[in-house]
Amino acid sequence: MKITIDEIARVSGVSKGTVSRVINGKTTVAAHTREKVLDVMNRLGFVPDPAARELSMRSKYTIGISIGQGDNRISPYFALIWRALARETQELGIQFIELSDDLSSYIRLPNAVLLFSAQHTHKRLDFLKSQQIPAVVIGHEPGHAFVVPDDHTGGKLAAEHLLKLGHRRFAFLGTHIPSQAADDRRNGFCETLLKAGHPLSPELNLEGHFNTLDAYRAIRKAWEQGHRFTALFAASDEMAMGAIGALQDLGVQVPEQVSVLGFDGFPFPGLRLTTIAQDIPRIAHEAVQLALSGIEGEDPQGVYVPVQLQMGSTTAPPPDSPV
Amino acid sequence: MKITIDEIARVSGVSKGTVSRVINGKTTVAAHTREKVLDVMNRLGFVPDPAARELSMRSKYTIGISIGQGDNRISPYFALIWRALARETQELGIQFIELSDDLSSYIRLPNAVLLFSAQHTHKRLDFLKSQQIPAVVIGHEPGHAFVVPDDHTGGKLAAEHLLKLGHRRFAFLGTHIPSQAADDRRNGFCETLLKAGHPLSPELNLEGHFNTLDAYRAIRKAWEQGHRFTALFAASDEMAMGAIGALQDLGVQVPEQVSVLGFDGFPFPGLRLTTIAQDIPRIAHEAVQLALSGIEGEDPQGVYVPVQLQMGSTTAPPPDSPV
DNA sequence: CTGAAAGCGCTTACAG
DNA sequence: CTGAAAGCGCTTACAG
Repeated sequence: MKITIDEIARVSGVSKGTVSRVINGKTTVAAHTREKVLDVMNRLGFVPDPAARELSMRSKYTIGISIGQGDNRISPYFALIWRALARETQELGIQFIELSDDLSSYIRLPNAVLLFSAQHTHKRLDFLKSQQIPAVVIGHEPGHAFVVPDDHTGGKLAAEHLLKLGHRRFAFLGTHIPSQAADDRRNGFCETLLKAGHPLSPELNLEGHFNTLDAYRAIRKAWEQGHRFTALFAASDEMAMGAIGALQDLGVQVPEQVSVLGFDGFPFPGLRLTTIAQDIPRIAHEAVQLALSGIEGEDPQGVYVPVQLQMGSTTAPPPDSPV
Repeated sequence: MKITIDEIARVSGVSKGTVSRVINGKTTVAAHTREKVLDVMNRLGFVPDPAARELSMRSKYTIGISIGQGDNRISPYFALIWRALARETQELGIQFIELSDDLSSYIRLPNAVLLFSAQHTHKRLDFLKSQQIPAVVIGHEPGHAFVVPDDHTGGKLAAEHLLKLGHRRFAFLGTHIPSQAADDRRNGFCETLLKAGHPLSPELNLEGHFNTLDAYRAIRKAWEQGHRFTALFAASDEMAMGAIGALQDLGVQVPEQVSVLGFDGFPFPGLRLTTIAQDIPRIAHEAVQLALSGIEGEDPQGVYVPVQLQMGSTTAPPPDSPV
């Protein structure tokens, strides 16, 4: 019914230890042996059983993810990170568990815990420190182990892209509520604009609160009040979507009249948004590595994961541009 | 480092077979033995290793989930169902795999496959049938095995709730694009209103396309055109959120002037929406059961999972009500 | 009602 | 470079 490593070993005429070695890409396998085994695996459509791998690779470690009250667990970001973490831990044979209750209510905590950076994260971090359990924050959190997309560079890339297209009048969509992500993305953006001699004017530093609806409202309101710009950088794709909706309703063409650039690079159905893409699998990978380092007693480190410009169809030269 | 079943057995002074029996709630364990073991487990904070359970319970089956092009994989619904399915299959020791490519490109398919009901699902269903692989559709799909929330009853519950509060002028937010979910929810709603003698007027059968932004626009436009209602039923929570935003912007109080009722019952941060809640874990459970039945050669069945009214703070009697 | 033992499908020292 | 064997943590007939 199900193809196992024994079957592959039998058909290939080698031991299952050898098959395991090629599965895991160990270098100590003769090239022709490797090829033969790989060939059989392909032919039979073999997929190693993750549960068995997990059990035998069992690193003895358990990593938990703590979910706070305020965590927006139905946001795309949360969902995508979650799946990436589940995949990553599975590959390493690490047990991944969800801690949805108050941390102090657990009799036994995992060997390390991950948490999303949010308003009330510090209490949990303090508690974990008191229990000597290494913590890794997903988001910028100096003084602790953390992993975060390189937001500042993302803002810079956004500015560079728009400047290069010829834009001179910009708007930004973020939030004034304390938010490292919004702040860093805005700073990277504004600093680059400033250096280029085209600073963001304060009344176009808008608030979309990381949701589509508030973004729609902010853009619509600003435009109706007479503020004009030819390029908008939104600190999330969802805000970019809201902005595009508002511009549509205002009769403004995207990207012909106004360019819109997002941040995240999530697979939104329909529209191909130009955006600064995060590398979610990499973030998950780094988070797990940091957890492992923490378990092994190493000092907490911060990791910035690179972002990159992902071209879509929502940016173009400004309307008055000779380009 | 890690508590295992052996440790529990040792401390409790029984064999690990017995510990396993209490873990799995087998009835063939003496009451005092059970208590003793349970006590030790609690005291030591024991959690059975899922990978080990999976491996030894191994039902020999693999269930795949096929992800279509059009599937909005970052929608909350998708993400929540996904996690529920992963949990469900894990508990049953079933391997759960993701089929993100075209089904025909796999050398070896799982023993059953789940898919979301969508526009272009039929090709995949036909292919699976040709391969004799049982399929289970998440959504209404007569003629195949399917599991779907009881949308029609949900619409009815919504109408009953609003009628009971005293409302007489209603609006509905769905989509005119073919959508079983929207249609059934609307039908249940409208039929109930009609029977009560307060039919939905056609110009208040609005389109929000299951997203916040279009819902906002639809409500705002309808209201600005002079259409009035005191109660709105949105076929998804996301549309309800958009509607509430629009009403806010129009200076209309929710729920004092207009009640808003959603559908889904997802944990949105912030607002406590009155809504018709789906039972996601149950949907996942039924989907897996149907897959198992299919594998065992039983005839495809359709399952309707009950929904229920979940009270929040967005519905109230209408403004002119003496209630 | 309970224990001893085999087995789930893989990985990894250990020898050679 | 490769094989034989032990082991990961659990479940479940099989005896008793």
